[in-house]
Parts: sequence; C-alpha cells; structure tokens
Amino acid sequence: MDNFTGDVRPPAKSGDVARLAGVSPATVSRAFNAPHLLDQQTLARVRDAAARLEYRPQGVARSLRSRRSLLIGVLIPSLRNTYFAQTVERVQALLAERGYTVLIASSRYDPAAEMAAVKAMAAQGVDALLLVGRPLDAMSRPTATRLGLPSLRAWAWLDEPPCIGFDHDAALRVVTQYLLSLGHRHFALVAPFRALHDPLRSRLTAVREALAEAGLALPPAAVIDDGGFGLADGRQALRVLHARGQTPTAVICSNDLLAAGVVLQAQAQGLAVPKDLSVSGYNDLDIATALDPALTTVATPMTDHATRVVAALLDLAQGRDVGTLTPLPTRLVVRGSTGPAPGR
Amino acid sequence: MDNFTGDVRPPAKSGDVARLAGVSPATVSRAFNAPHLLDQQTLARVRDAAARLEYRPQGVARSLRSRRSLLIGVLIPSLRNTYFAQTVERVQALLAERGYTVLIASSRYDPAAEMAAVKAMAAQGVDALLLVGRPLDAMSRPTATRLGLPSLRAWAWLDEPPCIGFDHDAALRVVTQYLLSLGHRHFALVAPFRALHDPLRSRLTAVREALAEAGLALPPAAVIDDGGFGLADGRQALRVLHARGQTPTAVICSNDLLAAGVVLQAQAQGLAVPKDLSVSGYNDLDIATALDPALTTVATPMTDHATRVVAALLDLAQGRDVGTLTPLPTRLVVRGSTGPAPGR
DNA sequence: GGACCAAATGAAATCAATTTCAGACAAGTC
DNA sequence: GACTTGTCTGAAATTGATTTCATTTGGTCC
Repeated sequence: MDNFTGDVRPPAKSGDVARLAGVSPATVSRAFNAPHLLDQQTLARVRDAAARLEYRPQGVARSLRSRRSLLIGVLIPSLRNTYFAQTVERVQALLAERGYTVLIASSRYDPAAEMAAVKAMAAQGVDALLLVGRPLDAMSRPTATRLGLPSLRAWAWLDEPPCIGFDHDAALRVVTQYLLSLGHRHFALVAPFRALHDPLRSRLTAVREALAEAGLALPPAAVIDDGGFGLADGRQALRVLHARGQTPTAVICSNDLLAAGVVLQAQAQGLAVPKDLSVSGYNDLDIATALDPALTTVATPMTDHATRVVAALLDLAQGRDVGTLTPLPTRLVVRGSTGPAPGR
Repeated sequence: MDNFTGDVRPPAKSGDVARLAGVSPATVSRAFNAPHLLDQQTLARVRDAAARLEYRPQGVARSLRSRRSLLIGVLIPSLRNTYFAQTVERVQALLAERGYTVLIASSRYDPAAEMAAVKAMAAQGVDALLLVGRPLDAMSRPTATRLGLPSLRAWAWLDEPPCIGFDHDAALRVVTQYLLSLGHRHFALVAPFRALHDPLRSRLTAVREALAEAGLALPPAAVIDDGGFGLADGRQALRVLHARGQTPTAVICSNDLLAAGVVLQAQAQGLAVPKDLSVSGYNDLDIATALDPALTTVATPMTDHATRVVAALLDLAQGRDVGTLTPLPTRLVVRGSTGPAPGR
C-alpha cells in the first residue's frame, strides 16, 4: 500500500538497460547514438530493454561527456512583436523535429539583459545561439564568440556573418520610391527606434536618401522616432504629427500595427485612406489584410526566414561552416492603403 | 601571429581557478555556491582568480552532480497569442533575475507536440515545468509527474493542483449577466476552441447556463466555435453569423482580437457599436483601448499572473511545496463597445 | 592542560552518460 | 593456412563540477 502515489521507482540508467539486455553500457549508448554500428539482434534487445524500463538518457550527462547539449539559445528583443514571436514558434518547431530544445530569452530592448542572457546561455552549454535583430550591446556577439559559442544573427541583414536577414533599408527605399511614383511630396516616417536600439538610425537614413534623390527633405518634425510599436502608438503618432503642424500625404511606418493605428486614427479624423492619406506598413502580418482598406506593406516572408535560420543553426550547432549568405528578398505588397497623392 | 582570431585559450575549469588561488576545487565550488562557508580571505582569493581566468562554471557539469539544472520549461499552446507571448516574456525576465534560464516549446495546439515537449524537457533535466492553458493531451501532466518533474498549470484555473489561473467560465458568466442586464436578448458567442483544445467546451456551457437562468437559449447557429483567433477571424465570424440568419445584439468573444474584428466588421456593414451591436472581448490587451469605441472586456491581470506563477515555479524547482491556491481574480472592464440593447 | 566544538578546507567519490581503445570473431584473399 | 579486413562489442577512461567525509586549526570551557 505504500506505492499509492504511483510508479515511483527511480528512473532507469543506461547501466540498468545494459544489464537487462545483457550488454555493456557502451552498447546502450550506441543503440541511441549510432545504431548502424550495432548488430540488428543486439539493437533490438537493447531497444526492447530500454522500452521496458522506460529508459530516457539523461541529457545532462550526455551533454557533459559529448560536449553537445542539443540546446539552442534564442535571444530576441521582444516577444510583444508578433513577427518575432511567430518566428520563435516556427524555429522552435523545426528544431524540435531535429531533436533540439530551445532556450529563450527576451532582452526587452535592454542591453544589459541581452548580455546577461548571452552569458547564461553559454553557461547552460547551448550548441548555438540565435540573435534576432540588431545588437543592443555591441559586445554581446563578440562575447558569445569568445565563450566559444557559435552564433547566428537573424532578421536584420548586417554585414557581420553568419547572418540571415532582410535588408530593411533597401525595402524602405523601395517603399519610398513607390510612394514618390504616386506623386507624394509630403512624407512622414513612424519608426520608433530609440537611439539605444538603432544607433545608426539606418531606416531614417534610407528614407531620407530616397527622398533626397527626388529633391525632397524629411524635416525632423515629420519623424516619429519614439514611443511603442502598437496600434495605440500608431494613432498617437498621427496625432503628434498633426499637432506639429505636419500634414503629410504619405506616412511610412516601420510595422503593420503602427500603420493600422495611423489608418484608424486618420479615419477617425475624417481623413479618407488612401484618398487623403496613404499609409504603408511593414511585415505583412495578419492585420494587414484585416483592415479596410488593406495595408500596403513589405512582406518579409517568415517561412523562408525561419527555414533558413534553422538550417544555419543546425550547421553551427554541429560545427559545420555556414556558407556565404545573401540578404533574403522582401516584397512590396501594394494594397488599398496607398494611392495617388491628393490632387493628382 | 597565430592568435589572430582573438583569445582562443580554452575556458578555465574549476581546477584551474583552484590552482591559481592555491586552494582545492571544492573550495572553488563553495565560493560560488556557499560563500558563507569560506573565510573572507579565501573567498577573495578565489573570486580574484576566477575573475582573472574569466571562469564560468559549466552548467552541465553542475547539473549532473547537483541534480539541479537551473532550467525551467515553459510549454504554451501558441506564441501567436499575444497574452501568452507577453506572459512568457515576463516569466522569463523574472526567472532570469533568480538565475534560471527558460526552455520554451509551443505545442501549436497539437497534443503530440505537447507530449513530445514534456519528454524533451524532462530529458533536458528542467527543475520544473510550466504548462500554460488547458491540457491538450490528457497524459502530458501525468507523464511529467511520472518522470519526476514538478509541474505547474497556469492561465486556466483547473482543479488539478498546483495551478495558478483565472476562472474563465466564471468571468464569462459575469460578462453574460452584464449584457443581460443591459436588456440584450439575442446573443452570439465567438469562441473558436475546437474540440481538440477544449473538450468540455466549458466556455460555451458557462454562457449557456447564464443565459438559461434568464430563460434564454443559445442556438448552435449563434455559436462560432471554429476558425482562428485573429482580427480577420473576428470579421469573418460576424459575416458567418449574418449568413446564418443570426442578428444578435450582443456578441461575446473569447479574446480581444476577435472582438476587435467583430467591431470593425460591424462598422464596415454600417452597424453602430454599441448602438446596434454590443461586443465584448477578453484579456484587456492593448488593442482593447486602441479602437473606437474601446472594448468592454475582461481584464486578466498579467503582472499578477506572471508574478505568482514565478513564485510557485521557484518553489517547485527548489523542492518546496506550493501552498493551497485559489483562482486569480478577473475584472469586467466596461468600455464603449457595449451598451443598452437596441430599443430600450 | 585536556576535552570539546565550530569553522575552514582538502581528498576522493560521485553524478550518468559517451568515447577511446583494444580485442574477439567471421569472412575473404592469396 | 596465414593474413588481412571489417564488424561488433566491452572495459575503462573521461567529462567538470558538487558533495561527502575526514582532517586541521584555533578557541573556549572547566
């Protein structure tokens, strides 16, 4: 009657399986890690014994001796960002198929948290580290490298291999040029990347340059570069622009949620989209097609991204070299939220 | 000139630190895990040596011997769900402060994936497991228990301790009663929980019972129980309801995104919210206050949730008992998306 | 001054797997 | 028949920390 709480016998170890199967622990190990080395009969006996004892190799012991943990670290700036969250989900699912487990940490755009996470993951012995987005602490990646941890940068294309990502600046240039081609002359940019996160403010520069080629300037008052990344922040952005006396005919946003907010706010103020105001988003999230009008946006195909990221991570985790990489293609998706400039 | 790639000397081990500090490895270990046992002088010497060698204890070796990995597993149904994603982010941040690292897996509402994740996490030796939401595979939690893995259920309150969560059914009853009190007599429910996910369909039952108390029925045609959880799905839901000949004056939704979709679709069809149609959401996400009108919804305070979850996880991870727990309080937040039934 | 105690430390065992190395055996070659 | 080759297996070493147990040291108490 003392076994009332169920099966409490301690978990089997490889030695137990070995004894039951009449082999040595080495053979048990091979049954799991290199079955082709074993005789079919032996393999079957070991498998049977393992099944009977419900043996599951202890990852921790395996990691210690084999120096491979089957752990991959994923470090992202924020899980509030739907694109990142979905990417993590997909990456995790793909890695799970290959037997890897995912350690996650969100820096919440805090450089110190980013650095701490890198160290924590190194201490846990991850086989590779995925760094999503631009670096917050310039030393985080070098630190990983110094700790012997192979890392992959993803999402943002940076010339700092290995890296798999999109050239956001180029994409924004395309958006700008497209809006210029519609006759727009008064622009605003909603890209709330605080200095911390995007020290080079490269998105801003990209838009500025594209405008400059058309002889146009983007005054500071037309740029919203702080605040959050949500719907309410998009609404607020348009309010702030108006309060600053800006009356753009085209608003370029750094994500779809912001763009949706701008659209909703415009409509609430009686501005027709796209007749009075064109708005562009970024990412092509679900919300882009759930609004009236649907959002013109930049598609950053997640499947492609996640698939290639996982392939590269597996290479890194297994000590292989990742070949030369090129930026992933983005695609301008024109929908109803943009149109000819008013009066054209 | 062969050290061009930087500092490549192998990482220091406890023995190296011991030698440099003139002590034994045991003392190095104590310096990190039980400093109070050490003489101040010794401690200082060890710390100094460790710093000089940039010594970081290898988690894997520590885990093997000490049987504590400082790893916590988090298993969620989906990272597309913003509430879950934000909860994970917060839980991870709080655990990081306490030295724990988080392993994540999303089941994507797939019972097999859930079970596989439980086993993978057990194999990796997590100290405790957080199961968010209702079980998909009824055996997942028992399996964890059988593997000696303490687990905590969160988000949904279930009578299956330890559990920290909200009584969603009770909350939905309150929503229903509130709408009844506004004079509504024609309801619809948008709660796309496929059989897989919510076999008891308890939310549906909760609403049905609350309506029954007022002598009202909820016909099957007024229930949308499949589809996704996004904005577009909310819009679609209202279209389907209308196509089925349903003309509810109150639509109860199982999350804010769906509710937002219903509101947008209603407005697109020329229905005024709340004059012609009242809509309620769930979760009180950012989007609830970013729309016109703002959503009446049920607040499920995330800070409270995450804080208590982490406290309980730490207890479990350290072998302590989690005391008796009660459901977390929800709060009906009345905003502009609900109002008196038309014609009252 | 001896007994006792607490604090501080080290030597060696331990955690549970994988890996190395060597050996047994069978089959094929000349 | 000796030799080579390849396949399969086991004994023992190994991974890097923690933990146990024993020992030393210095102080206190009677």
